[in-house]
Amino acid sequence: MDKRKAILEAAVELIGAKGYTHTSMQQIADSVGISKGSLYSFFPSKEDLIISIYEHYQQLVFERAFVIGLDGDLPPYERFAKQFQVQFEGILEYKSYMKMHMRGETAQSSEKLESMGHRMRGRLFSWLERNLIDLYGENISPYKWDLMWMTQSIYTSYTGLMISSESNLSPKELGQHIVRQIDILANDFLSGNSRPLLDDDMMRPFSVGMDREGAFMSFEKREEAWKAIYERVNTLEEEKQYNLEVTNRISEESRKSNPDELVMRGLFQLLKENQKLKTAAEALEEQLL
Amino acid sequence: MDKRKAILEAAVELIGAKGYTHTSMQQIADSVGISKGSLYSFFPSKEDLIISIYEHYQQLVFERAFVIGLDGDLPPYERFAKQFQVQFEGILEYKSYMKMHMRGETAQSSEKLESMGHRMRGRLFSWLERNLIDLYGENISPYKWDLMWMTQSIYTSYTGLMISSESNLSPKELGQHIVRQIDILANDFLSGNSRPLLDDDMMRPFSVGMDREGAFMSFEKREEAWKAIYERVNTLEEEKQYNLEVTNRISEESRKSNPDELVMRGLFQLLKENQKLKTAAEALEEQLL
DNA sequence: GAACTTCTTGACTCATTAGTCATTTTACCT
DNA sequence: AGGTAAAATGACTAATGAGTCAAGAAGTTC
Repeated sequence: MDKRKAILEAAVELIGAKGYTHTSMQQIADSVGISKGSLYSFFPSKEDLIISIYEHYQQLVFERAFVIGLDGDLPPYERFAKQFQVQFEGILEYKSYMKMHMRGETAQSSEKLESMGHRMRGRLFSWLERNLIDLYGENISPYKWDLMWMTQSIYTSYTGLMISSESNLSPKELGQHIVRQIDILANDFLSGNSRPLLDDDMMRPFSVGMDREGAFMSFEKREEAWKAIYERVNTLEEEKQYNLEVTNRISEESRKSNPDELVMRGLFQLLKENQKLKTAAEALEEQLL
Repeated sequence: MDKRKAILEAAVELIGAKGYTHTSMQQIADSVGISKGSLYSFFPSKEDLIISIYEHYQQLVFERAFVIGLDGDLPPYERFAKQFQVQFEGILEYKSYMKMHMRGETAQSSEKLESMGHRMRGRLFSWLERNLIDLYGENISPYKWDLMWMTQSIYTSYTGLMISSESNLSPKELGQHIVRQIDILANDFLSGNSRPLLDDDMMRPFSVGMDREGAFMSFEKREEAWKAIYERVNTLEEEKQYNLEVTNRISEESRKSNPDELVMRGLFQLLKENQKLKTAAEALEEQLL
């Protein structure tokens, strides 16, 4: 019984529905079925609770897309669409969290949350940038901010649509739709018909480079580990396909809201049979388990 | 000495900067330089205050674009762009209000505010729809929701960019940019390359007014009457400012859920004093009462 | 300038809620 | 069963802030 997780889930549910200020610690405690004092033994303050919520859910939603991004087998266009798809699947799975996130109302300007938000936006943009360059090469550069900005706004608003209504928008179709629209806009820019409006200087607040480390260290280590294993797998001569499948299966399992630990261990065992993958596999296993 | 207006402005400033829940009535009173008791003689509650803010600023920002929309002299494409431009100009002028609006955090689910928000969204969409049909004719219909949705999201996110940064985005360029992007996407739909994702059924929550019997028709007549009065007022040589203020006050009152009929009649009487406004004022009065 | 009206004030009430801590309950060990 | 450590409880404190109202200030009229 992971009470901490139960609290996070109850809190997300309530805050997503009623907002941060209109959800009291008492209500959260009641909803989990524990006392307020007990709640405070897990989280020293309400602000800490909301920060923990973000820390808990952020990668759950975003890590998925990143992993797909590392899969070198898919052609760029399909990979990009697949990443959106996986993102939308995550959003559907964690609807309440996304609702809470999109409300955006939190404790009055917490340093920590603000820098976290900044980092997330930066991550989103650098992910988009990487995909744009994969798709169109370096000459998309002068138009990248306009494209990224429009993409981000379309993506965000479809996210809102998904979580608010009972619309049966399919993540797959939606992913393809968005990439298709980006493609049209990008080609128009590349053909020289449209002038860009945004530039590096204007978008400085959104380009987050190597600023402070901190809360996301572990997330980044995990990214590194994923990158390493995919790189190793791709250099294999024999059994490449097989090991890629195993790795993808691990990725899939790890994306579930409740990954089966035994399944994971077993899959890692399969990877570790191959001497060339052993180290990388162990490193990733340590990060995930 | 319009104290009411001063309160609205101070409140918008504070709420835009710190959010609704983190702005106390005391702070608002202090900022205007009056006492809390005095504040409560203008607005019976905090919720009433925020509702009045919306009532006051809504048309100040949006009315402009509607008036341009009724101008038949400009070709559709330019007219559409011009409408965006005017909208963005309004946004720049009322930055604090837009900040407040985009925060979106208000009293916990006020009936009144919710229906107001719904009406505004509906208005935005029907305005977009009219422009799309003017531009592309009826055969844009199957794709209208996708186009409107993307347009709205791009529009909103550029609005956010405008009010948050010191970016010197020019309203004119921005208007042209947005219409240009819509055009590209629309042409792609029309050429049959992309499939639409959204349909009437899905978007029912956003289509307002059209289904309720003649509501839309009378709405248009009313728009005509508004357009006429504003045009007349703007051609005045003397007392233009005064009559503009009266007209704005009528507009404000008419948007309340329970407009005070006597106040309205009195205001119209003021307008009718001016011979040049008499006919237009009477026409509008008939529409509203 | 007195009598009267209207406007303005800020100290007060009352409800809410974050956070604390002495006390009780449960879990575990021998 | 008895003893001890750990966990859970909820009554309590303190702060905040919406909304009230009696008393005082300012304005108006004759």
